[in-house]
Amino acid sequence: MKTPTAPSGAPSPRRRRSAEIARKEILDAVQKRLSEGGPEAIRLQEIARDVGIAHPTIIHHFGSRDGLIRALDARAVEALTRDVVAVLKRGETPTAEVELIERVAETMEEQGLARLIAWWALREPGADPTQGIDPPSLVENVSKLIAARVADEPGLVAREHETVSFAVRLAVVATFGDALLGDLLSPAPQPEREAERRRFRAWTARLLREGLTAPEDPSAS
Amino acid sequence: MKTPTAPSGAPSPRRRRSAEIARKEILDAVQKRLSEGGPEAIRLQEIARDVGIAHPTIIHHFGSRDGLIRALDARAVEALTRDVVAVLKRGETPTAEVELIERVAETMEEQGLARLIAWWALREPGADPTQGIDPPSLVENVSKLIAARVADEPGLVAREHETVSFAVRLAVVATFGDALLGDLLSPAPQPEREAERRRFRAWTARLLREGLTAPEDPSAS
DNA sequence: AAAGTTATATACATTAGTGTCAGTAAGGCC
DNA sequence: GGCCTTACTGACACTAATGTATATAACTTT
Repeated sequence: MKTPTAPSGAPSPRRRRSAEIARKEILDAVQKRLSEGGPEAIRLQEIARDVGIAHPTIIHHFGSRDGLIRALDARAVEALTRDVVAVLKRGETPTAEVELIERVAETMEEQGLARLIAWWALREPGADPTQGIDPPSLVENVSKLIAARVADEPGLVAREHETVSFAVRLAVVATFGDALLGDLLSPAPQPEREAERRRFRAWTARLLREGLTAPEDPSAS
Repeated sequence: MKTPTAPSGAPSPRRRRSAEIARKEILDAVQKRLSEGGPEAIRLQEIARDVGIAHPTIIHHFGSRDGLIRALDARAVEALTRDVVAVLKRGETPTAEVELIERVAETMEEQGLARLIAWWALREPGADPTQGIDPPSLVENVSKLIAARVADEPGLVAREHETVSFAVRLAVVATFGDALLGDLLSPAPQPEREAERRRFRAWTARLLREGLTAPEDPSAS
């Protein structure tokens, strides 16, 4: 068999990263593409071009496209968990809810996590949690953490257990939804969007706090 | 040139639908696949198999895969708009918010619209609104309708204009988010999910109403 | 400095999915 | 009944994306 490699032009200079850094750069590029384009924008060749490598290199590092996606999942799970847990541990101020919503929202938006989570939700339920990662459980766990934290809050009334659960659910769901749809719903012009979004979050947090402190009134006339 | 068609087995019997019905059946199949699997589950050949036709037939009716997706967008926009507008027109009961949230939520879930909207949000912003459809505008328009409706409500205080806007935003965003993530966040076992979800919506609606009727208190100590 | 390791490259194989083409048959209309 | 329109089909062309094989060059180790 003949030797297949027959370099024609200049043998483009190589940059050699450590495996760890290479993986990081690749995952960053994937996440960026996922944030900007849709899930269908994850093409090995395009990712490779973004990073400045050839696409087989990605396969070398992650085994397959699927492996790449699983690695992305794992990293996102770690990031979000670490973030929220950090807030929960040191959160002792009376405005903890505000801060928590703010922090989670930031993480979701800046890192494009909301889109990733939405992507999880869209993928069929039968997706294989191959390495015990199981992304959806992250959302579940985080919400449990928040619930536990909120339940311990001294000033709260919230006699019904379910009320706390609902509040957490609303917080998570609203934060998530706003990260995805906020820009569509906002009547404000572009430059003010960010400030408006912050006000919206504060308003939501206050509403939640009132809902938790005020006594229940099931038959609102 | 030789004649290309050389039928081998039995020339499978054809069922001939009207163009309208064919389009409907195809779109139904697409929507079902989109509800069950993710966005990547839209394969012409699979859709065709679901309907029981050959995949070129889909292209015949919609021009291209892209045309198919645009048609799906258009139909969903119509459905949701019609639904919400209907509620808004006859909504005169004091529990209109509850009903509205309930109705929109139902539409989103049953029809798999939440997933479709999520898909819109994930697609890159530069998606061509080729036939003047522009899906995101639906969300915007509906929220404006709701805002107008809510603003006219007699019992409301809501001095600040932005408060109404925020309430609508929260309603839409929460409904949307819950349709996607609700199952993950719910601590209840499977059979009670639906009832719990209804309670959650009612709770949310009541919270919103309180937020709109109660006077603002920007410096909550 | 030589040898080993592995990150990376080029070229190719494979598959899958969209769209085209030319022909077939089902129903409406005269 | 014959004609015309068009919904529908099978076979194929084309493209794009993943994955494989093999070679090379950049670090590490001894």
